[in-house]
Amino acid sequence: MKNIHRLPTSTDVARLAGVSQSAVSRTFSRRGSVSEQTRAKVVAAADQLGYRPNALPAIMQGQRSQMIALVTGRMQNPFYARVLQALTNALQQQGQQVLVSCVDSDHALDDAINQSMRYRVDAIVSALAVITPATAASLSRTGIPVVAFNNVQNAPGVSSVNSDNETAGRQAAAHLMTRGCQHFGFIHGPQDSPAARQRWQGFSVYLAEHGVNDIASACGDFSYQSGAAAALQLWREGSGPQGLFCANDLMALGAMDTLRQTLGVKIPDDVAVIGYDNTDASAWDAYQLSSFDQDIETMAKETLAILEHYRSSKQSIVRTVPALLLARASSA
Amino acid sequence: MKNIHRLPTSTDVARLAGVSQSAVSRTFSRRGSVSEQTRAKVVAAADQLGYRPNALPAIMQGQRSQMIALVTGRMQNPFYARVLQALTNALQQQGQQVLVSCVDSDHALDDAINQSMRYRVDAIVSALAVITPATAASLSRTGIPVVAFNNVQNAPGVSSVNSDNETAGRQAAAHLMTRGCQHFGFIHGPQDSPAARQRWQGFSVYLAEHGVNDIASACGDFSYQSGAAAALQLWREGSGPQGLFCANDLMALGAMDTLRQTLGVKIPDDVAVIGYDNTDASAWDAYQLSSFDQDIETMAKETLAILEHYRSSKQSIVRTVPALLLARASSA
DNA sequence: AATGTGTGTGCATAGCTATGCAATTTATTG
DNA sequence: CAATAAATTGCATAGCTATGCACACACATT
Repeated sequence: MKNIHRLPTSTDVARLAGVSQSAVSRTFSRRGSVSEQTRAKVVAAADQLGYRPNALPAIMQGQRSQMIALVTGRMQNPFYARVLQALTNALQQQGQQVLVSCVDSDHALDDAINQSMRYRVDAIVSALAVITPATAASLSRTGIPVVAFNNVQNAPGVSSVNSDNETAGRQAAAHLMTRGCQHFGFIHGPQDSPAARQRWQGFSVYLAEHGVNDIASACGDFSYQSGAAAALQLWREGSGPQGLFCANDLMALGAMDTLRQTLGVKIPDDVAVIGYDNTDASAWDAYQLSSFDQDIETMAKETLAILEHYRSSKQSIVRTVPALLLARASSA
Repeated sequence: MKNIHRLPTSTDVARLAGVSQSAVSRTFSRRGSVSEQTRAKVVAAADQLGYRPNALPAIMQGQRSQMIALVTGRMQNPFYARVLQALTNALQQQGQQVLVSCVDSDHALDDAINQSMRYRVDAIVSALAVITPATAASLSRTGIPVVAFNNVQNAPGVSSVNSDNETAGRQAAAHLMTRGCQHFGFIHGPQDSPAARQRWQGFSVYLAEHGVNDIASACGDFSYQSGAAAALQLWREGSGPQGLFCANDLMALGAMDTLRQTLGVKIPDDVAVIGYDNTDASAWDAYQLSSFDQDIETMAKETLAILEHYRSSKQSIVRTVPALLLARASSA
């Protein structure tokens, strides 16, 4: 009774209702049987006291906590925001809670994971680039499922869900070729993004297969500004490519703005542009950016399925979801 | 020993290290004293077993859980994304965890709060419009602090942090008047957003004080599409206003696109536009939208300060943070 | 020597709920 | 009505860590 402001407990409710604590427990957990009469008394007492069931003791007894740790990047990137939205929705529909960490560096990631583990989360979903091999190893020993969202992971015991980046890259190339482009450009994502590399892989290999070996490219970091800078660099010397594929939408939008406003390049007349992610802004009138839509809702559902499956099989799974090219005016 | 896959406990570590469980606890909680020697043995044993401290028992004993429930809206709105980012950052710096719920309806909000309470969160932060009076009452009885972020709440026991919407509205009006505008327009936010109403309040009152009583207005719901639709409506009859203030950026961007692309209206020559939130996209070359920057980082810090203060005083607090007008090309 | 001061250590327990088990009541059936 | 089945109820306990308490030991101070 140290804590004067403690919440009412099931025992408090039981006392007030004149029943046993077990009855209260069974009333709220809906397991076992309670007579209508008892249930009514319990509910009345609980209402009166403002009783809130306490999930913690059950977790301590080894039940699932129904909490998932979600580690993600900076929310400036609308892609992460959508991922968070989709996963949170899907999880909450199942009555699961989401413990979120927004993280910059690898170090912070390890830290975030360790913190989350203290609360005995059921699983960890990472929408970030890297899980240290050391972290992966230490995690897999705990038997906690880990899913890398939108990032290929070959760490043992780590599952992953990805859009089919490579195929999309090939499609982008094909689409641009069909439009008659002869010279091509690509704006890379950050070094440590396997997803961006796969997009490049598909794009460049397809072009090579069709006789194009010289692709102008510049590096970005997935931000609008970096896309703008990359465009400047690509067009600095000569007329620039006629077909430009960007590793994500935000960079594509930056590039488009710079091309039109600063360099006076016409889109799609002078250059066709394709992005990746189908950000909301891509559909805006000012851009009409062709883009690959990652079906994030499906990917979220796949993630849950993997978690469910892992519980019984203890086997990690890699799943790929196709991305759909939405051709808009920027490549018409 | 039912649960074969249970995580190692402090007792396991103690046994392996040949010390008492208390020693393990003291090693990791850094309270009480442990000799260098003992600590070393404990750490070694913990490493070997992959021990992770368990936060739950301490919470059950009445310690703070260090978890905050954050209830927020759909992440399509970049404003919510930024709020989540800022709050998560600020909290994590203090070693606090964030339990997130994304929510649509009021009903879902009550539900999300109840779910979070089961985990004994220390506080609830809502970035959403409405907390039912009933919910507020029931919460205030628990003694759990509730902070409404970016929403005025007069529910008893509910604190709030807001940007100074009304002053900003007045500034917007003044800014547009200075530019020589004679006719004014406003795009409203959704009905249930007190913040949007305050912006309108400041805007319209200032104009009235200066002899302008006829303001063209249309209603939106904070989305890009609704902004576009509102612009169409405003310009349907006649030439439209010369100064347009929008309750948020997303609607302003939609309006700008429709004005330029569909209606052939020049910005800022024919109409000056101002938004609210200073979304990333507002700074993009294609828009250069003048906007009020809500200092979300400061608001996040204020939120934490309120929580801290509430713990001792049990008094709810209302705090207002000024918003800064960033004048860009859209109103130059 | 005696007293005080500090540091390290272990024991035992509180905190709250779910659940197996046994006891009791109620319903069903022949 | 008897007998069996089913439903309801309460008791007691596990689950894991932090912490008050007591004890042991090492010094330092008088």
